[in-house]
Amino acid sequence: MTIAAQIKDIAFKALKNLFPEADMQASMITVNQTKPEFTGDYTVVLFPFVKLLRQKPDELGKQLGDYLVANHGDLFTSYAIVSGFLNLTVQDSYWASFLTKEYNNTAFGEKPKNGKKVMVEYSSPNTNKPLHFGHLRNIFLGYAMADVLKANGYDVIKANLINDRGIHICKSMIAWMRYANGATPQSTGIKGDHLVGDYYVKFNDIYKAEIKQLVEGGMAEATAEKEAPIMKEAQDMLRKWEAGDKEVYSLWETMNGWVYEGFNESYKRLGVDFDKMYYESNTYLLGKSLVEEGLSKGVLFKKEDGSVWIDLTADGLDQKLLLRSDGTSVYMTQDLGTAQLKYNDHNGLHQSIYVIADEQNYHMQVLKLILQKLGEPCADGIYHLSYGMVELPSGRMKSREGTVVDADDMMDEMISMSRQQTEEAGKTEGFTQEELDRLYYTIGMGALKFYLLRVDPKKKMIFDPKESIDLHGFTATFIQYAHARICSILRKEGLSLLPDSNTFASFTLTQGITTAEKKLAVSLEQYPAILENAATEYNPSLLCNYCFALAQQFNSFYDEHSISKAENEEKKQLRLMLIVMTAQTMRHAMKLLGIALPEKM
RNA sequence: GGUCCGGUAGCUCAGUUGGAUAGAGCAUCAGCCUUCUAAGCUGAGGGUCAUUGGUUCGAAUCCAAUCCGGAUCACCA
Repeated sequence: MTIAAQIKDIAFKALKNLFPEADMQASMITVNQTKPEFTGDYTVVLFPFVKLLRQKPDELGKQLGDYLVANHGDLFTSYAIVSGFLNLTVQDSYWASFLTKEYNNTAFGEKPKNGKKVMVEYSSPNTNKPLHFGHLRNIFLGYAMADVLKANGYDVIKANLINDRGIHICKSMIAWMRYANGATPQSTGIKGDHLVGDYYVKFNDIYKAEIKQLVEGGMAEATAEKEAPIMKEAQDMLRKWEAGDKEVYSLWETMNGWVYEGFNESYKRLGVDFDKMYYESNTYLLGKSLVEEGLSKGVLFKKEDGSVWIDLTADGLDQKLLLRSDGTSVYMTQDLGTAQLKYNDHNGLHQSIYVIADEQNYHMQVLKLILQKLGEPCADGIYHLSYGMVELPSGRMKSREGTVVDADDMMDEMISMSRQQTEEAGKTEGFTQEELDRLYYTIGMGALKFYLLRVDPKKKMIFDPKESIDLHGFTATFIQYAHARICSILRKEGLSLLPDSNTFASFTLTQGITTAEKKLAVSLEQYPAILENAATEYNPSLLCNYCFALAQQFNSFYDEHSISKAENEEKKQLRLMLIVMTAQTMRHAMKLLGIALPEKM
C-alpha cells in the first residue's frame, strides 16, 4: 500500500477514535502531497469534517495532528496547520526503510498474476497501402497497453485483425494488372507494402480522370462515379474473388504476400509483435448465425424487403442494418461474429480491448450494445480504447491522395536526426560503429514512440512534418540521458545495473535526508500507484509523465549532490540506492512503453 | 438536427474521485561546465482555465445554457 493510502487509512481511524459518534466515511478524506512552499510531505484536508464535527478547521487539525504524532510516531515527526490543511511530515526513516526494502526489486510496481485473460487488438491494417504516422499511434498504444496490463497481472493476448479483402484491395490489384508490367518488389527494389500502395494511389488517379471524362461527356457526377470503367472492373474483381476465381485469388495471395513482407519488416523495426493473427478473409462471413439467433429471440427484426435490423432508438441510437435485403452481411455483422470468435478461441476473455480511432466510437458502442442485447457472454468485456486521429496542419491524412506521413520514412528520419544531433554534440567517442548505429536507433525510435504516447490517447493530435520531433525537454531522450548518467556513475563505482547490481550491507539512517533526496524517494514510492492507474484508465501517457518528472527530479538531485564524493559513507550508500532504484524504475516503465534506455549516450 | 469528444501560457500539452498562489516542455531573456555525461541545471517574463450563470467553506474540475472545433448517425469498410 502506498504511503498516501496508508495515511488516508490512519487518518480515518484516528477521526473515528476521536469522534466515535460521528457518521464519517473513508471517502471524505483527501490526502495530497503537500505543496512545496509549505513544510510537510502529505496533507489531510480538514474542511469536509468541519460541519459534521462542529469544529473549527484549525482546532480539528490540532486534535488530529496531536493524535497522529502521538500514536504513529514511527510514521510522522510533526505536523503543521495552515488554514484548514493539516500538513504531516513523514519520518525520514520511513523513506530509508522503503529504499532499503525495494531498491533492488526488479519487479517493483508489478502485480501478481490474476488469472484473467485480456485480448488487445491493435494495428489491424488494410493490405492495400503502407503504414502511416496515424497507424503508429495505434501500434504504440496497443503495444504499450498490452505490456501495462501484463505488469498489472493480466494474461495478455496481442491480436492483429488484418483487413485483407474487399474493394480497396481489388483497386490496387486492378491498377497493378493494368499498369505494372509485372513489377514485383524483387524486380523494383520497392518494399512490398509500398509497391502495392503505389498502385492504390494509381487507381484513384485513373478513377478520377475517368470520372472527369464522363462528366465532360454529359454524365451526372454521381452516376459517373458508379460507371467509371476502372471502378466496374474492381467490383467485378471483388465478385470473382468471392466466387473463388483461381486467377484472381492467386494474384490476391501474391500481392498480399508482398504487403505482409513489408509489414513484418516495419513491425520488427517498430519493436512490436502479435500472438494471434486474424484475417478478414476468414472472418467476413461470420456473424450470420448470430443474426439468425437474434431473429428467433426477437431482438432483431426483418423488414419487408428482407433486410434485417436492430432498433436501438430506445437507447438513444438509431436503427442499424445487420443483413442486406439480398442476405449478404455488412461490416457490423462480421464484427459481431469476430467478437464471438475471439471469445471462443480463448475459452472466454475477461476483456477484449479494441485499439481503434475515435471515428469508430459510434460503431463500437453499437457493437457492444447489440451483443449485450443478444445475451452474448463476450459483450461485457468489450472495451474500445479510442484514440484521436493524428492530423497534419492541413487536415486529415488521406492515403488515397497521397497526403500521408509514411511510417517507414518517419523512422528513417528520426534515426538520421538522432545521428546528426549526436555527431553535432560530439558524443560519438568511445563507441564502435555498430554501437553507434544501435544508439541512433534507440534514441530515434524512443523519441518517436514517446512523442506519440505522451499525449492522452483520446485527444487528437496535430503533427507538423516541417517541425522535427524534439530531442530536448519532455522527450524520451531526456529520460534516456538521465539513465545514461546514472549508469555512468555506477560504472565508475564498480557497480552494475539491476538485476546484477551489488546489494548493499544493511542500512541504518542516522542523519537527516535532504529535500532533493526525499523528493526522489517520494516519487519512486508512487510508481506502483501510477502503473496501476495506467491500466485502469487505459492510459500509457501517465507513465510518460511520471518518467519525465522522475528524470527531472534526478537531474536536479544530480546537480545538487555528488554521489561518488558524498559527504560520508552513509550518504553515499543512500544515494546509490536512490539512483539504482531510479534507473530501475525508469527502465521498467519505459520498457512497458516499448522504449529502451541506453547505458551510454 | 441527434449523439459523442475536445477548447488551459505565443506553440505542444499536464492537471477533472472538487482543495492552498493553475504546472511542465518548446520558444524568448538572464545566469551555471579545471569537480559523477551541459541531450543537463538555476532563474525571469508569459493565464479572463472558451463565455455566462448555478451548486459549495472552496470550481480548470460538478450542473445548466451558449459559442467554437472535430467525429459520427450508409443496404461503405
